[in-house]
Amino acid sequence: MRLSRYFMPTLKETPAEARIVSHRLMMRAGMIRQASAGIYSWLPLGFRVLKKIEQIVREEQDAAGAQELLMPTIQSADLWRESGRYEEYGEEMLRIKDRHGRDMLYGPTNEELVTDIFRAHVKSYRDLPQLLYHIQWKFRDEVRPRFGVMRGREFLMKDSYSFDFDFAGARRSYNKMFVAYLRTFARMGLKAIPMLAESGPIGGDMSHEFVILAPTGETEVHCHRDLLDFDVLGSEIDYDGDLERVVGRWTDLYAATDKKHDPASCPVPPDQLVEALGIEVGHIFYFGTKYSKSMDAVVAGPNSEPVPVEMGSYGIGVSRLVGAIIEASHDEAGIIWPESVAPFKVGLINLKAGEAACDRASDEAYAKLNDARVEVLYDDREARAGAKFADMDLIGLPWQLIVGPRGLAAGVVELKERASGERQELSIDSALARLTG
RNA sequence: CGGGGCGUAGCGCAGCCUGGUAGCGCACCUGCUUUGGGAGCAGGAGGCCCCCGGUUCAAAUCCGGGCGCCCCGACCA
Repeated sequence: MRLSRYFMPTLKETPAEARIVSHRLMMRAGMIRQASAGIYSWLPLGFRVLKKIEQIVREEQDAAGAQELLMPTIQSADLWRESGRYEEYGEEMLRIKDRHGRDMLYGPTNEELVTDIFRAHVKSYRDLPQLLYHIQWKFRDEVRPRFGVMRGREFLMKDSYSFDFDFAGARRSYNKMFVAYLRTFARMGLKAIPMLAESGPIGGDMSHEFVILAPTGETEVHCHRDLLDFDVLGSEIDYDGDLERVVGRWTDLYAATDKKHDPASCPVPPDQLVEALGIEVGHIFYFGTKYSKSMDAVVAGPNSEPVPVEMGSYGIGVSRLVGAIIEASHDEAGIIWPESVAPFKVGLINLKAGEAACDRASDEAYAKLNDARVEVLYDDREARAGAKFADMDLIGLPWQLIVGPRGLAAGVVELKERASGERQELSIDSALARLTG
């Protein structure tokens, strides 16, 4: 993509309303534009990141055996009356009427809808387990939206729903999501710590919040330091095998948010305790037969007896992750994208657009990167070097390939790694080899 | 939902108290000079001053009512 033609309205000054760093940087980088309180348009650069994150979530869900479907944003109130939540949910639910005066709502979540789908089609225990998910926009009419996309009213969320015949099956489903979540966040370059969360009316240990560590996070996190070193990407996961060991490795070590942490009874010796700040980006939850009973989602067991299915739901805040990743990865100059979610891998800077040698070398590098299917944003604008460097640092692409008259005279270009700031002078060919290899 | 603040050019703001030609910086357009870390000079374009009503010869400014947005707290992916 040529920057001269790309819609990327960067700002030198910070809009007044943006208080936290991710919101400020997203506004300045031209990723989003606020439409109303807590509601945002995603401009091309921001949209690319959103899609990258969504795709990682999707791949890991699929790998865990979940199946993607898509449920609507607008739901009928009738289903919610069945579960009893239409009255229960309160002001956070955006309620609307259609032209016939029927009560509708913009879904804040999808348990009712997915349960309705399930009960209509699944009648036998032989068809279990099922693990369904979708990635869809939700709306919760927060009293006070803030922090940009981190706490919007409209937000993109991945939510999965598991259906099992018995508790043991529900636990297997839960474990699948547990591991899939670890992998999902790790692939985005995040340190995600699962924390035992309020388990609701059912009790037990099957509710975890996933908190990623970020210096500007809101939640205080206390955990054993070994949790930070665990690697979940290095080994293949057999989702049909026994996941208890993998899950146990993570849950055996102490991790608690501030609400649950009591320094007096903390089992971790001080020298092994990490105290950090974090942001909640995922939540997995087993809730048993809460909806299957109220909504009559029943399958026939081996003796034809009707059995309400055991369910769980599993959410990831996809749009929140865009902000959360920035909170976890930025510096004074701007965003530092992990390569897996970066809107482009390489920013190609032509330091002197309009000069024949620079244009020729830059155009050629651009063509070669495109041919190699490397995502590249080519700054071919006729702007000053400083402005180009500043914009490129701001939008945080992992690599900058800098082509200028000074280097070309010596037969070299510069390759700068955004994260470390390290620059190397290389021949064009070896720089390209590094980026395409 | 309690408390506070703010709506003036795309963005950041001044002007409002004390009514009288709507301003500054950045961004934008033209030209010249400049050219490896957000250039300089000159010229230019861009405003229902949030909306409605009131007071007044005259309202961005004073008064009343609405709407929007933000911040702090209680609550959430």
